[in-house]
Amino acid sequence: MIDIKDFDKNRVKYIEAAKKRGKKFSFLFNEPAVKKDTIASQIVKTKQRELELLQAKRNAANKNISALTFDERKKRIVELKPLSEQIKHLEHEVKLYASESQDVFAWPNTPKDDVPVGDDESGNLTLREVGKKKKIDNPKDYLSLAEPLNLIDMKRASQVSGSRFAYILGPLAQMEFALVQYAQKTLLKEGFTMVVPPVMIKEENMAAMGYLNGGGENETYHLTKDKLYLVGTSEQSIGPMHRDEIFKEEDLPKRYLSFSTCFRREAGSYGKDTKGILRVHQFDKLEMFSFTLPEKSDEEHEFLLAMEEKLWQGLDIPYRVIKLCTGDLGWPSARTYDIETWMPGQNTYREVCSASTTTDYQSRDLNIKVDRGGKKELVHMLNGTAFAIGRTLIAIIENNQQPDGSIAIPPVLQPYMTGLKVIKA
RNA sequence: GGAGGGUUGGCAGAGUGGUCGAAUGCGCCGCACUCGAAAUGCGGUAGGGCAGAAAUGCCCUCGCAGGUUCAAAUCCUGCACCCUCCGCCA
Repeated sequence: MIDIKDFDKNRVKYIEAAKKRGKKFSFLFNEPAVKKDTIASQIVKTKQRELELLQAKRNAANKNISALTFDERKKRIVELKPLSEQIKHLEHEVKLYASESQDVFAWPNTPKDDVPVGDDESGNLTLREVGKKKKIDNPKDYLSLAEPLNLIDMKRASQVSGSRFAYILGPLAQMEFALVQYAQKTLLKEGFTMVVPPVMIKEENMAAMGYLNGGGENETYHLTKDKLYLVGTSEQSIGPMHRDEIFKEEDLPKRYLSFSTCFRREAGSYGKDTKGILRVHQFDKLEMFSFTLPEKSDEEHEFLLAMEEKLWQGLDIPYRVIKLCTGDLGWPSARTYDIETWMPGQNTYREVCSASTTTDYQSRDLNIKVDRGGKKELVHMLNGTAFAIGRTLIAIIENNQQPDGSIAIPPVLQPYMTGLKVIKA
């Protein structure tokens, strides 16, 4: 969440920042809501002060009560009764008004100043295009290539699980674990710790990560019987891992490379990308996650992006780097870079990676701090995709397709493919 | 699924109605001793809010929420979480 104290002082700043996120968030800053909150917070302040004075009075009168004689004590108790009732009354009032003003604090993170302003993805900025597109005559899309080779089976998956599920088979399934090996080889020397996290997390943690706001709840699988959420990305499991902890300064940056299955309802995307494995309810993903000093988070953000680019360059697949505009940012994100790879079979770029800084938005809720010579400060938290396996496989298939319909395996993956260099019928 | 135990400061752990925001130990910080370190001794050391330039002062917080009381870590009610044993289980 945002800093409520700071919000209270700089309402205008926050409202302007929220407005930058575009029309779809206008419910945040509509006048009545803001006005109601402002008034409530002022009342709370006044009453709180009043309450504290009364409490001080009561505490003082109670301080030496046990030293009094029986009669004195009796007298004192009678005197204190009305004061005590007054206090109780005020406490209730403060709570009432406080709950009113809290309503507004499901507020998104404030975008960084360098993030371009825009209503939706049309405002996104292409920073650079990297890599050379291979010349492919009559390129096919990945599904037309994969199904004849029996690498992806959508039909049986839909019989078993319904739409938006897939069986990934044979060499393509092997390639998933080749990617895991390749990512480890590239990233572990950069100080990442490999982790396989829980994929079911408690409600409080899903909330703290900021994914239940702004329609996020609708996108998650919620196991209400057990009060657990299935993660949509392992970021949601890695952040809370250090909940209520205080890092030593020298322990930062703390970097994790996490492998997990991810679950998404895709509730808002009916009819979109319905074929194949591009958009499915379940996929595996390798995710990078960093805890950093506040002043180092921008640097770390560039680092995560650099790691993503390194991985794609190693696969020799052309991509472009996108800086998302304010309207396209996720709820907890202050800045996001996407990587989109070239998909020759679809004659377009598709998103395969995303790297975000959430600054102190998540760490505030999770209470994750760093000890700076006695002073404790909230850490910054960042996340970035290493490989979203499904989409990575798509990119590899389409970019490495051969005229005969076979698929060349990228050299960096070959060591992990039981001797295979090409996938063919 | 059945039975039981627990939740107190960075950690361990005392505390069953008032002088308890909380003994003691460990850890950490400072000082002394030392060439230096260890050991030892002395002192300090929870978080948040409000006021203040600061010193400091006041308020809140002993899992959470309600209740009893002049007064709650302590009594009552509900909830959450953690753990142990039995059963089942990759």
